[in-house]
Amino acid sequence: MTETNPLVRKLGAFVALSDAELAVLASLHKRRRTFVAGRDLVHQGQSDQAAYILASGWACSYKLLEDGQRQIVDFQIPGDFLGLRSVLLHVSDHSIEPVTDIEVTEILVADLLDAFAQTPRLATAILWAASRDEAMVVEHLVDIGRRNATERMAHFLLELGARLALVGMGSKAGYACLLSQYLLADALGLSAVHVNRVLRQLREGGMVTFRDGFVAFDNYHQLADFAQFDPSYMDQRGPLLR
Amino acid sequence: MTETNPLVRKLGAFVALSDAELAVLASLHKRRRTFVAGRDLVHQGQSDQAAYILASGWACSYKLLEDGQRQIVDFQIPGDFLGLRSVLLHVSDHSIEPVTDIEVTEILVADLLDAFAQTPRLATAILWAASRDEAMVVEHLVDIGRRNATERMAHFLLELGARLALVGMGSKAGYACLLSQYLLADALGLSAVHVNRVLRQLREGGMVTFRDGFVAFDNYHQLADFAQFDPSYMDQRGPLLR
DNA sequence: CGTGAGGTTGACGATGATCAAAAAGTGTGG
DNA sequence: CCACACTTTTTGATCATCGTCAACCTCACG
Repeated sequence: MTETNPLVRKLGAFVALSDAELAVLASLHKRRRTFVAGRDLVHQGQSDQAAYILASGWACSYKLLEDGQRQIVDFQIPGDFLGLRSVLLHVSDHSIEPVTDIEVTEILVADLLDAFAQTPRLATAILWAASRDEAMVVEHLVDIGRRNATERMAHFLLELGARLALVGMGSKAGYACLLSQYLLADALGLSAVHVNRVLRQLREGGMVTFRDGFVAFDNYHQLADFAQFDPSYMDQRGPLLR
Repeated sequence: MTETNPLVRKLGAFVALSDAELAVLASLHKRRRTFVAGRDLVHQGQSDQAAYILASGWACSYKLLEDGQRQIVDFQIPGDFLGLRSVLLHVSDHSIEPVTDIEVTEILVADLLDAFAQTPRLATAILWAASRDEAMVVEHLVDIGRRNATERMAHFLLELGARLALVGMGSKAGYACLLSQYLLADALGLSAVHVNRVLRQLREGGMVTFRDGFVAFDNYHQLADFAQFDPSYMDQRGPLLR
């Protein structure tokens, strides 16, 4: 029942789960494991692996094209699932790489599905969490499809800040961020060179400064306005539990 | 237990659901409703509406930016959910527009959640379906982020064809497709003018002809090769049911 | 026959990629 | 502490892709 369990904290903060349900949730966590930065946890095409909950550190999920380009789909921060979709679909459609050294707890799918049978509200909570993740990917899609490079970067930095703020790792002042410009480029569908130029623009525009592993919002309101940032899609009301 | 119910058909084809579970699933379908092309079913920001299963016709889900641009996130074809994420998250992060006149059956969330309690395997099946949808969005994201306009169009036409083939509405020869070039543009993050040019290229390259409401694959293998199309992400094995 | 929606094509320009090179940090071993 | 290799950031120059503007065509429909 430890509050230090990031999944329990995440779901528990937004879903009224009973003690019994929390106990089931906590019991899902098996082995604690660590992975070093840069070494994939999950490979595209791999099957039958476990899912994880990220306890500390950052990871990213991405897809590689045959010609070697890659697209980062999403970054995961503490409390997020890693590879849930992979296990549900039997085979992973993407790879997952730790951006920093990470700690995770393993979750066995069999246990998860058993837990659904015991506590259906938990199934709803997980479905809700998956929907939130999907909403994030959708917003990322809009970002890449319809915003220019500068707006895209601005929007991305704001979104990441909002997500980090939810787990106490950021504020409207800024946040620690160890992503390289190459990672940003792969996430935003840009070249690393252009990422650098765009960051300079935003810095010189007095909106946000990304430097030395820290994102500092110099003018949060102006930035949010510029990026047309509307955080309602990450709305934090819990699922429709009855 | 009519097989004409598209959701039952879709889930039933990949999940071993018992008669009792199928009955619960069928009982979810409430009113049958129709909507005319072009008039939104769901508006971005709207809350507390129902979810639907698409019975006939095509729809699309999209997001509007403040400056009037729009990004189509996905097209829905018969058997697909409409607005499931919207109800789980309380408030819709996107709009849904019928591309053609459509028929849907309404599903009340309360019923859906009750059904989870009765038949947890159903919850797993729905979670699996949601994961498949998410995998589709992810592939779309990669499409827009890392493929050029021509590859993007090629990939999109192939993916749509594969999805339609699953519900008996297409083959490797081609499929009926009533999407306008404007819709394609909004889906692929291109301008309508460029969509036209790209379609010409693909036609003159002898790979695919989109004309008069029909997509004809002139050389399926060459097209799939050109687009680096790997359909494994829409893999059709069912969820991990126990 | 007129109107409007969708499709087609050309000319031009802007956004962002690519190529190239240098500067600044980071970690390693001597 | 320094030399080094290596990664990451920074900047400039050039080029290609794709958007914008504009015009015209076709077709369906009233």
